[in-house]
Amino acid sequence: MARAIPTNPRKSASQKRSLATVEALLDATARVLTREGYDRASTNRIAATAGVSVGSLYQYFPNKEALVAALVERHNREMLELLRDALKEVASLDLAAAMRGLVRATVDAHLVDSALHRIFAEQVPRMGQLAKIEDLQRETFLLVRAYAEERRSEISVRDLDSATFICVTTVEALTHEFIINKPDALDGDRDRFIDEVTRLLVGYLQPGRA
Amino acid sequence: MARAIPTNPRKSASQKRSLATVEALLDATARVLTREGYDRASTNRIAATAGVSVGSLYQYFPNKEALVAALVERHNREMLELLRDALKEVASLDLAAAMRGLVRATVDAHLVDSALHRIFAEQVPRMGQLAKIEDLQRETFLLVRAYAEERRSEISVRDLDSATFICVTTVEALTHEFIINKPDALDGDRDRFIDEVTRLLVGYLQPGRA
DNA sequence: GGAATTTGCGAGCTATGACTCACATTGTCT
DNA sequence: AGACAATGTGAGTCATAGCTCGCAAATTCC
Repeated sequence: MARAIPTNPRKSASQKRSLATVEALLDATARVLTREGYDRASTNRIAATAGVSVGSLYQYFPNKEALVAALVERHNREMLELLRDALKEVASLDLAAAMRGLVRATVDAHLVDSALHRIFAEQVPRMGQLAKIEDLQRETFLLVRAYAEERRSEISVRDLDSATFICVTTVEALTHEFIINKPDALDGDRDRFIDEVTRLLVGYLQPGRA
Repeated sequence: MARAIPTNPRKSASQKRSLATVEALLDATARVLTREGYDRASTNRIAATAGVSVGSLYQYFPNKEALVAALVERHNREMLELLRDALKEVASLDLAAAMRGLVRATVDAHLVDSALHRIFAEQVPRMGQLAKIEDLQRETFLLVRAYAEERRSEISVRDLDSATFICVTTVEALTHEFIINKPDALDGDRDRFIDEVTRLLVGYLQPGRA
């Protein structure tokens, strides 16, 4: 199917109309992905949905991969923004309350466009440019790692890197499952979920303060 | 690319040669998947690698999806076997030691064929028959849920379903990241990883016993 | 107003890969 | 040995989807 070995961007040129075209393409990509799934999401279908021709699509994105990658980037940016805000709001609280706030923010982030998020997780191959799907985790790690440094005195785990890795991976995975595959046990009970995860974290970071 | 709307199996007929053919096809599928990735893994390539003709492939598997699904099933079976064994061996230990044993078993399970496991996680779309990739989680939940029931008195979390969900999801995600994306923090330090995860679990299930 | 440039169009070219089918080989049973 | 079934073969068919290219419309500039 693919003939050329893809390369870098193409026209980043963007005046008035073209910006709208790019937006329309990204929005259409999101819609087609969630409605049809990754492999049914052909560039022709996406262009049609955007009300744009295939030719225009390839004027702004060198190939399908780059198009989807751009959407991934936009989505990750939105999610990270929520986390950054939460980190600020939580700065003055005690550790348990802070953790609670961060877990809540993670849940909110996963609700931004959970259908799209699910497609990224379940169907989009993490290869080439699309490997950046996992950048979300890496960037989250960095943000939280810096935060943990500031809170060093309240955390009784020896190695901050390990502790951050464990917390970030855990909260991400639990939240993902909670939002995407709503477990019967906690169905819809968002606050109970947040409580439980917070207990898990605090019990790990501050053992003995049960 | 696909023309027909796939259906059920085909020939399950299996005498002497044919069993070997099926085995060869599954092995070849695993090798091609790990070496080339999911979308480079064409049925022609797989058949060639197996030393078999495409025609034979389609005698035993109605389509590519079914072939990969069969491989997924085999892999999940192997991993679950390790967990089942560990659950038996751990029956008489105290909860903390038991948790440690289960975490270790999870790590071992992820080492069975981690390259293949990575492909399943990162590249194989969870659709149709391939949705069974996630059966591993579901079956693990059931096994652990039953085990938790027996240990009810040692667990101070109110809702066993939630607790099981949290523990299983957490251990799976952490182990997966540890094996697949070896974090710098814990690089290669398997025992330290197991210690840390065990602390996380015990702190949650038995708060106050730090 | 006209020329140059940017943006948009979409039929069609091409590669690829899933799958078929008419035939060949091997194995089994009496 | 002969016959019938089981198993294996691989060139070829067909549908699809990524991508191009020659042209048209809209914008901008002088």
